[in-house]
Amino acid sequence: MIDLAWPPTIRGVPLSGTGPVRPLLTAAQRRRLEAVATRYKVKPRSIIYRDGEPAEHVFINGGGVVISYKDMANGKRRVAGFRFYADLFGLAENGRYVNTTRAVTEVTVHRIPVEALTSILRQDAELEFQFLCKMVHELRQMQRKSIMVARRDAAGRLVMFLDMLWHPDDRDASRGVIELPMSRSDIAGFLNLTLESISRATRQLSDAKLLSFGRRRVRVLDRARFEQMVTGG
Amino acid sequence: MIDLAWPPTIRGVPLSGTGPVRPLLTAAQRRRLEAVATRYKVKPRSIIYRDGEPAEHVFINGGGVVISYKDMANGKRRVAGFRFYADLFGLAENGRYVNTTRAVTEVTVHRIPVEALTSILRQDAELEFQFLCKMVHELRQMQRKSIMVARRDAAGRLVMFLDMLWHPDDRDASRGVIELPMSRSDIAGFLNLTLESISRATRQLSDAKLLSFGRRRVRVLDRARFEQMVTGG
DNA sequence: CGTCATTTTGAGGTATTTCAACGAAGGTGG
DNA sequence: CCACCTTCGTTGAAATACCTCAAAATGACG
Repeated sequence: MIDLAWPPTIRGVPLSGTGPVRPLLTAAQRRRLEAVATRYKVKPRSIIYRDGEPAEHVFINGGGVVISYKDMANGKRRVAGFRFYADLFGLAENGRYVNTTRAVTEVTVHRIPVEALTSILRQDAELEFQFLCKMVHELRQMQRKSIMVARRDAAGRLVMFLDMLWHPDDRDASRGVIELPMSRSDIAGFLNLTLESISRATRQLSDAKLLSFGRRRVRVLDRARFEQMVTGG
Repeated sequence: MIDLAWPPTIRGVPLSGTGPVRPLLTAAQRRRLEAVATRYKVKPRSIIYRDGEPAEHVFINGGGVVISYKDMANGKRRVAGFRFYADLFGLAENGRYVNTTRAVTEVTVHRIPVEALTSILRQDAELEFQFLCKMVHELRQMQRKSIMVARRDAAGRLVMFLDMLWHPDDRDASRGVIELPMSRSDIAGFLNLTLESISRATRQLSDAKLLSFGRRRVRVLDRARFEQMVTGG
């Protein structure tokens, strides 16, 4: 089922961040989208599309984690971001994808031809409004990333990243456990740090008894100091 | 006159970056916006709104340069960005402005109550589409900033910044002259560098005979190497 | 022409990056 | 089920680049 929900903390109309809550699509809108969408599963590690390819489709993440990145000329990999459930991806510039996207976990994607989508959007102001909300959400995410990468200390960046992954829903239920589906290299690429710096930062945070790192998950040991470190920078 | 034009390089529908060009608002849309908008001039250095204030209006830059920033607890100033002609600003989170905006030059602004705007948007899918385009444009700008700030060398960041300010229209007409309405401190804040680093970077680029810096303008001396330095990072 | 803000320049400190090597984990095939 | 191999992650030491602190010089403005 196609969904375009977004985190409750930023629910509301796109411009002000307040107003009527419109979390989901109506049945009619969903029908219309699903009529033109192809739904399929993607195995972990497989590429969904590559940068430079003609952007003929837009994708909606129907479950799982997707990484969006681009390999630079100097061999480094710049990670643009991660796409989670209900996230939109596949926006292009000059008709071509700017990034490569790869499934981190198993992913369910809805693939929609851009032609069909834009035609639907022009007919349905309400649905268009959902996309506007999505864009504003994306914009805020990017601003957050800007702030994150602006920090000088590796540990600070890592902590902000973990906080970003700490979905509000899980915050209480999981009692301080954050899932980390992506590799350290992926995190490093996203935070604009080296793999080594990430490793040293994790050690530093472990030694400080702030977090305890597992292979693919993190446990927050000292929530107060954690929160403080997230903001304090 | 209220306008929502955006640079020709990214004209087109928001999702793909191709398709019919819709650069301006129709007369009817402009009328409707102007009916609820207040137009006024702002003197250089004056604050348009402060962070934390209730976000009751959205602004459209009708001419001039606006800086959007936030003073942090540690005394540093984080510059979110600069708003130029036809740019939208005043987006909020939780009903409050996240940044402070100040006029760098004399600025003409259109102030629109969010309530009125959202109500208009819901009735006019075409106008809403313009806003969607704007948001996608903003998103790309943010991505560009991410790439800029991700570079390790101060000179590289500065060069990318200058390239960003080098509006395509002027590119040939001005024969390599880039206007710099903002101060070095503002640039430093935007690029996440210190004022001193900016100064040293300008010197380095001058010595390399790549650029020649004036008080409030820059001349590109070696366009080939300049372009190379913009991309090559 | 004097005052204030902005910008430049210098020297030293500190963080990440680099380069190199080791250790651990996961997947594949026999 | 184990061995092998590839990928991923850890650790160490030196280099690089920006930051910090301090002071002088330049430019704007009344």
